[in-house]
Amino acid sequence: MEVSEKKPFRELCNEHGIAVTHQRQVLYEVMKSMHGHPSPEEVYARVKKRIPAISLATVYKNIHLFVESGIFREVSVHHGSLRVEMNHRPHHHLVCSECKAIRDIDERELHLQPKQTRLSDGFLVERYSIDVIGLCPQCQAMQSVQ
Amino acid sequence: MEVSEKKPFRELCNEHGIAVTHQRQVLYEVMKSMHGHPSPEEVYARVKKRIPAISLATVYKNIHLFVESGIFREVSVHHGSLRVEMNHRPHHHLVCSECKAIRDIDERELHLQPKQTRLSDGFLVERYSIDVIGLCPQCQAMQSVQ
DNA sequence: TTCGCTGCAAAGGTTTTGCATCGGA
DNA sequence: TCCGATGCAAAACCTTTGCAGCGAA
Repeated sequence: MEVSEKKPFRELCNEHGIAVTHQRQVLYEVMKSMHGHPSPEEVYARVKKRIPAISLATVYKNIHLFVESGIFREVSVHHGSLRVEMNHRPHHHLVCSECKAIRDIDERELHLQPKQTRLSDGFLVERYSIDVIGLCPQCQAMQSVQ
Repeated sequence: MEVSEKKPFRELCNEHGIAVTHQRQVLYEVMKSMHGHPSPEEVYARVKKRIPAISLATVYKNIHLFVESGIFREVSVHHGSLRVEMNHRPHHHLVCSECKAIRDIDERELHLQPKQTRLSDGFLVERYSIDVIGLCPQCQAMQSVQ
């Protein structure tokens, strides 16, 4: 499940049909060296130390490119605007990786029922929120057509 | 696990120490009648039909109030800005409901390993993304102090 | 040489805030 | 009456876009 193995950046770019630019290379290296869940601004601040003239727009464009290529991943598929949950029953979400549509799935239908309430590091569990990410039937049909 | 039972709105407000205003009441009723995962703009459009003079700011303020009170819930705890995942190993997230801190937890440590790849409605599973929502040790300590 | 990439600045979308006024308790 | 709630407008973010010039292939 490793997303990017130790592969030269040039090779990664060839695979995805993108040009190897200096900005892109440094951005990639800086990102690989970071930990946690940085925001584009945080990545930008780090890259600026090595390329002071780089623009935030370039950072955004390339982060998107990396995410689309599967080189990096977003922490959440729901990072857009605020959405309110109208289904008050215990359920989780089926999120289509293509069209981003969200469908609810009943908790029992997932055949997953976690029991722990306290993890080893002391974290006190209130609830689990599960996103099942994949392809909805419509997008599967689209893919087989193309 | 029902978040809001059939309880008069006035009672709900008393419990949470908030005033019962006309706007708030209509907003609540309109939201309860909606399905899916509406955005504040969508809620605003609906409420405007009954209170044409209502402002979007009021809708935002009250949605937040409802979410903080537990009357409604957000679809995702990560609705803010884009975050990039730096941990390339299979893992999930511990998200503190107080301070919003995100910590990674190894997939195996969760003792959950779903096996299905296709659900009954045809949805093709690519991966599971699990947020374990609860209180981190620091916030638990904070709560017991206050 | 060509087409994609970059930097800049401006625009766009979403959400928050300050403030005067209004209204529920 | 009083303090919280509202509406408005402006500001504050975060992100995207248009475009002229630059640079990788």
